[in-house]
This record gives sequence, C-alpha cells and structure tokens, in this order.
Amino acid sequence: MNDVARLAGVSVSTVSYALSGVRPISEATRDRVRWAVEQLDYQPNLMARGLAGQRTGFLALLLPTDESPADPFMIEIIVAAAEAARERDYHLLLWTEPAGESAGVKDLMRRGLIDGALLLSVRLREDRVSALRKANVPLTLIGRTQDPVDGQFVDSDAEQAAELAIAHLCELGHRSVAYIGPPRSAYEDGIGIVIRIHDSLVTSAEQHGLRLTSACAERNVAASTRTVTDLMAAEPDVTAVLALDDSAIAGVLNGLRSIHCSVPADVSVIGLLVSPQVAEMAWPKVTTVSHDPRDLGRLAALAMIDALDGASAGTIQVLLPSELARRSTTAPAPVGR
Amino acid sequence: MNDVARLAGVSVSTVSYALSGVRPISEATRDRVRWAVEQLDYQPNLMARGLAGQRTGFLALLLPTDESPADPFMIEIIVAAAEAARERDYHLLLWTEPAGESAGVKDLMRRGLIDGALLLSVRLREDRVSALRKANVPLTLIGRTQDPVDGQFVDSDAEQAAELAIAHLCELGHRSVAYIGPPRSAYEDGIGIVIRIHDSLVTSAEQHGLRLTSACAERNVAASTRTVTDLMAAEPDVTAVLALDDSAIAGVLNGLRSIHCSVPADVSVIGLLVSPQVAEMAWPKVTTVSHDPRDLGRLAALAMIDALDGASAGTIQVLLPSELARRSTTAPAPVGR
DNA sequence: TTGTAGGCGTTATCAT
DNA sequence: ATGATAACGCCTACAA
Repeated sequence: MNDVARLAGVSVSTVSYALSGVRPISEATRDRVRWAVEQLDYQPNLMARGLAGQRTGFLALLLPTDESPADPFMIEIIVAAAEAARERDYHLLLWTEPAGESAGVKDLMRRGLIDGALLLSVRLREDRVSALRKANVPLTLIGRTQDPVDGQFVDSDAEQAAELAIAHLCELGHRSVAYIGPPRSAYEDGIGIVIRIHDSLVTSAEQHGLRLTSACAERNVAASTRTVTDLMAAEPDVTAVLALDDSAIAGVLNGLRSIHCSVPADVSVIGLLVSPQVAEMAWPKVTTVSHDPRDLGRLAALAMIDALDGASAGTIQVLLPSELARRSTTAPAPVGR
Repeated sequence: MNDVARLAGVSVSTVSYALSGVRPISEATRDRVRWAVEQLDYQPNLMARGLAGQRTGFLALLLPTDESPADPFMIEIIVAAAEAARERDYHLLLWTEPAGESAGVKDLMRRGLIDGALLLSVRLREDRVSALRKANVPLTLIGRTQDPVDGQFVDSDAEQAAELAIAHLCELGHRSVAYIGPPRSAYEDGIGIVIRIHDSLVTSAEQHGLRLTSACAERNVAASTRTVTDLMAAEPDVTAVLALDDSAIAGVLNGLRSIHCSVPADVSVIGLLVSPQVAEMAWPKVTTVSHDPRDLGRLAALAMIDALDGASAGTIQVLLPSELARRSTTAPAPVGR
C-alpha cells in the first residue's frame, strides 16, 4: 500500500480511504489511486486489515459433528453460504463441534478471528445460542429456536410447507395419508424444523379433514423401506405418503415397489424439504414441496453480513416459503379403494 | 498479552517465547506465565500473529463448483480435513471456484490470507496445479495428476483397489463381470481416480482371465438403473457388477431388482470407493472395496501442515490402500449359467 | 535466561 | 479533500 501511495503521489491514508470509500475523495485522486493499484496489481493484506480495523472478514459456520453426516440438502446450504460470503468479501470457516457445544466458536471470537457465526441444525432449545450471545458473538441461525423473538434467523416455513402439501393431496382426492418422519431421536433432540413440520402436518390434516398417520424411520434405506411397508400393511386405506428429508426418499419408493404399490397410480409420494438434486435423482422423480436449499445458506450469510456492516434495518428474520414441484410421484387418489 | 506480561512480571517477549517455546525459558518464568495466562484466560489474537509471523494459520480447500454437488464421500473428506486442521491450530476455509480456475486462491495467498491450499477432484492434467505452483502457493492434492513426481498428494490406490475387487470376484468363481463407471464426461475431464480405476480394472481382469464389460452412467438413479439393465440384457453371462462412487449404488441395485436378478444369489455387486455411510444405507448392504474417506482429508491436511511447519522429511506422497468390506451383495457365482 | 525496540500493513484519529 | 501518525497485538532480531 506504501508502494501504491508513492506511485500515485498521495499518502497511504488517502489510498486507504480511496479504496474503502469511507470519506470523500476527489475524482482525480481516486483515479490516480485506482491506476496505481492496477499497475502494481495491489491486493490489501487481510491480516493487517483485520488487526487494525473492526472486521476480520471471517464467518464461522458451526456444523454439529455427532449427527448423521450432512446430506445433499445441507451441503448445498453450506456451499451457498460460502459463495454468498465471498461475494461480499467475507470468508467462511468450516467449524465442527459436538451438537451442544460452542466453546470453540467463542474462542474464535476472542482470538479476534471471526466477526460472527452461522448456526446449523438449530434445536428448539439451544444452549449454543444463549452461550454465544452471552459471549457477544453475532449470530444468525439457519433454523429457529422455540421462541426466536430477538435473534436473526433464516428458516423454512414449516407451516406453509405442510399446508401446501396437505392441500395438494386433498385436491387430488386423497383422504388418508401417511407421514414418514426422521428418527425419534430427532424429535427428542428438539430439532426445530422436524417438530414444526410434524405439528403443522397434524394441524393442516385436521383442518382438511384428512386422516394422518405418522411414523419414524432411521436415516437409511432398509429402515425407511421397512417402515413404509409396515405402515401400508397396518393402514391399507393410505393412498399417499409424505416423507421428510433426502434420507427417506429412496426407502419409501423402494418399499412401495416391494409390496407392488405402483407410484403414483396406487400411492402418491411427496418429499418435504428435499433437495432438487435428490428429487431428480430418484426414480420416478419425486414431487416435492420444498425450496432451494441454497437460499437458506445464502440468505443467512447475507443477513449476517448486513448486520455486521450495519446495512440492515434491524433484526433479519426470514421464513422461506416452499413451492410445489410436480414431478412424477403424485396423481389423483385411486377410485374404489 | 500486555496484561499477561504485567501480571507475570515479565516482558511481552518473554510471554511470547514462553508460549511459542522458540527459545529456552526457565521453568519458574514459564510457570508464572502459564499461571497468568490461566488467570486472564488469555487467547492470542490470530490476526496479529498472522501479520507479524510467517504463518496465518489458514488453509483453503478448493472445491470445484461446476461438478455434480458433493456426495457423502467428499463431504467426509472435507469435514475430516477441517477437523485435522483444527487439531493443529489451523483453520480451513471453504473456497469454491469453477473447475479449471484458481485465480481466487492465488489472490487469497497474495492477500496474505492463507498458508497453502488443498485441491479436490484432481484431474490428470491440471492447469490449477501449475498455476498455483507458479504463484508459490503450497499445495497438497487430494488425488493425483498424471505424473505427480514433485508435488504432495494423498490419493486412493486405484490399482490396489481394482486388483482387490477383481481378485475377490475371481475367487468367488465369477468369470464375466461388468463395470458401471461414472459419466463419460468424467473421463473426458480427465479426473484422475476415474481413469486410473478403469485402467486398473482392465489390467487386473486381463491378468485374472476375467471378461470385463464397461459402461458409463450419469449420476442419477434412472440412468444407472437403465445402464445396468441394458448391460445385463446385452451380456447375459455377467454374474457380477462393479460400481464406482456413491452415486451408482442405488441405481444398480434397483436395476437388478427390476429384472428379477437376485442380489447376491444371481449377481454379485461390489462398490468401489463408496463411503461406508452409503454402503450401509443401501439395501441390501453393499460389499465394498474402499477405505475411510476421512483418511483422505485428514492426511492431506496433516501433510500440508507438516510441510508448512517444516516438520516433514520432504515431499509427502501417500497412496491409501482399500480394504474389502464384505457385506451382503457378494456370493459365489451361480453354477450352471 | 531475559528485556528492548522495530516492524508487519492496515485503519482511525487528528490536524491542516 | 488530504496528510501525518498513532494504534492494532504479536514476532523476532539485537542487546544485555
């Protein structure tokens, strides 16, 4: 930067201001600085900037390790967050830590490394959130706590998604539907989206006068296969199956095939919050009620950055609506059953 | 650190040396410093350290964006790299960039942000490698270029894996086997592991007197399903199928089921370099010739760090051997076919 | 074995 | 609108 200043014939502070735009600089000077920067192919040193300024340009993405490894939906969230951060000249640090803990992130903050943190897999009751708040770590949640009045978050709108899915099945004439949810442990852990989706499905089904049967399945093909076959045996009236997550899709389709239920002629299937990638990869391609997972990561990163840069008008709280993507697994309910 | 020095009654440099251990410090002083650090719960500022010292403590993990999004095998590599880095007080930056490019990483280096970079999805002929070398970016590849004489890498031992798989099938009495590889584009792009696995399979099959038929399938269930059914129709003698990658597994099992081939009674299936997670999730559970994907990420990060810290005796080049994990998809070849 | 002081490359505070 | 200069917090010769 010294070199740039010398070449442009101005002082270092002028260069700094010309680049950051924090104080008015004359056109002429600015152009000379720009030219010198160009000439020397100058790139500011980020460590020095971090030391001297108030922002380091780093965000931590806190990824719980003891859960089932990330599925495609999550990957897309993460990568999108990294890309959004980059657009705004921030950098994303991948930080793994056991589900309940956050001491590591707190240390990152105290060591002057990060400006804030993004939290994944948010539970309804979060020790991490209060702990990090207390440590003055700016936070944006991907997901929500039970009562997220005061913090920033970006989350899927569970109620809207549930209502959309149930309404669609209702229109198609289905009267009895099943829901294959995640393992019981996800409920016990209090994962927000899991509980909200379930509750919302129950509510929507009631309002539409639909019969809803819920079941849990571990996140593997064998388990969801077995769960769906058991369920169809116990509830022969069921003509549609809702499944949450990337993980259940393969098993559900598999199970239905194995008991000679044709999809969608005999039974319709809807994937909730399933990544397009997985929906398109399955066979037949799965109709989903979902949104682009990338929006979750992208908006969370941008919300964090806006808050840090003081560009936002207050706390950002976003609920992403889902859309119905009709693919090949939904059809009118079979008649005469 | 000033506070620590004052509290311990020594100078800042003594504190610095006591913590880094770069020069001899008396037991007594060291203890006092340690105590003071403890008292104040002091954590060094990493930006200042990065500015003053020669290392920043950051590594970039370069992730090509325009390929199919990361599968579980890759995720585990990435997370393992992040965790290994952390153990050594380094931090992993997630850096996405289109497949051929590396200008962004070069800039990271020039901006004094990173100490080195980890490269994923390495092709046999790599523009990125030579470009980054020229820019003096320390590199460790996860994968190999065609002729990786001088650089650091950690890669799967393709020849050993191929030989192991072929030998196993041979022992089980199979005489004609099929290989469902990745899309043709992966070959055209020159992805190292893809080409090495294919070539090695051909070689091993020849040596064992096995007939090998190869096919390519796009990375989705429908494509691999169709590919395997077509292939079985064209080559009725085939009694075993090898599949590379997480992506092909579901389709292969699906396809065989759809043409009423029982696995493993009629046809055996082996997954090559498939993550344990996917192998266990499938149904039936897939026999694999693979290794822990985490080793790839972990060793790459450690190799990089050792090189940076000068702890390594020269260039690190690792080929990870695979192991046969017998699950439920391999059995002796059916007799009388 | 320990202390002193200069420098790393920015940003921020005073002046002008 | 611009310049000089002091932090920022640590590392590392150099001196003692």
